[in-house]
Amino acid sequence: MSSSRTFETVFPVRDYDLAATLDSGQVFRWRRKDASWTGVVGKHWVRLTSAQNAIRAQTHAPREQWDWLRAFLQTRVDLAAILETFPGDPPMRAAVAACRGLRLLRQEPWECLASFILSSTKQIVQIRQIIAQLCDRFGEPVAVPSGEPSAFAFPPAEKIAGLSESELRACKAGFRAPYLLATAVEVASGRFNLKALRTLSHERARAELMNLPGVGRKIADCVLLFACGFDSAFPVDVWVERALRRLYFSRRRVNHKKLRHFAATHFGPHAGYAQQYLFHYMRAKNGMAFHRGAEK
DNA sequence: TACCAGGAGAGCG
DNA sequence: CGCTCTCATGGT
Repeated sequence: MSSSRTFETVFPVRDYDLAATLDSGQVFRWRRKDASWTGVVGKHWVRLTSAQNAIRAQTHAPREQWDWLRAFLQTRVDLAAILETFPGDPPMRAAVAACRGLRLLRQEPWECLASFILSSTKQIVQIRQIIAQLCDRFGEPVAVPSGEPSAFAFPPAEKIAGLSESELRACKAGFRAPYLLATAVEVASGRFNLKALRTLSHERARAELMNLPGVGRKIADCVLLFACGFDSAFPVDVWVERALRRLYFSRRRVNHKKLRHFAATHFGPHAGYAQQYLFHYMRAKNGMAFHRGAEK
């Protein structure tokens, strides 16, 4: 049962754009309510509010320690130091200037993997809808303060492994349903060890992930970057490919492979952060272009 | 209405 | 390899 009581803490932060970070296509379950964002981390309902050089966090159950949330938000990451490592070329500078404070979160690996299997050839709005249905139908309910809409944990691999393909298709997963199901079986059975990925090299971990059904290079790099802490991972999707071609290779023919090589060598040790800035920059610019009716 | 979306896998030469 | 096609579904 729920009461209106909440428990809160404050994380001191600098250069942290909470809204941009939670709405940048790396997580899909956060919703804005007034000036706050509500979501579920693990088994806990969370409300986050941006303040002056701080993030205020509220949960429903009393918490003695907040390491789990600090880890998710990555509040102790020195963003300024990371931005220093970016190349100083004009496109990169423009991308950073467009959204200083954009961060990378540290997600739970299974939720990240499952989410991005469901992401392929979908718009972010639709990815949110599919994942919301999946959690509403098959996730365990989590305690929420009274007056708040009910919330559900992300269904674990063991749960999804026991579902039928049609149950997943009912969530509008489409042709991704059999991929998610088969991958859930691999993870739930223990044949695939998600937790061990971070002990491997980037290349080895990526190769392992790409053995899973429905997981190619792009989704593998998303999991490595968003969940496993490989800052060098550089997911190349249609937006990032478009960004690289327009910003760095305008009017030059480059194939996909050459583009990936450029991505792997040009952006430094925190290339994944650079990628997220380019992705956000491109999406924002395209949005404005759409309203002007220009751009292709 | 037509096109496209944070792709992957299979088939082909 | 590298290219093309298909897959399911809804937003714009």
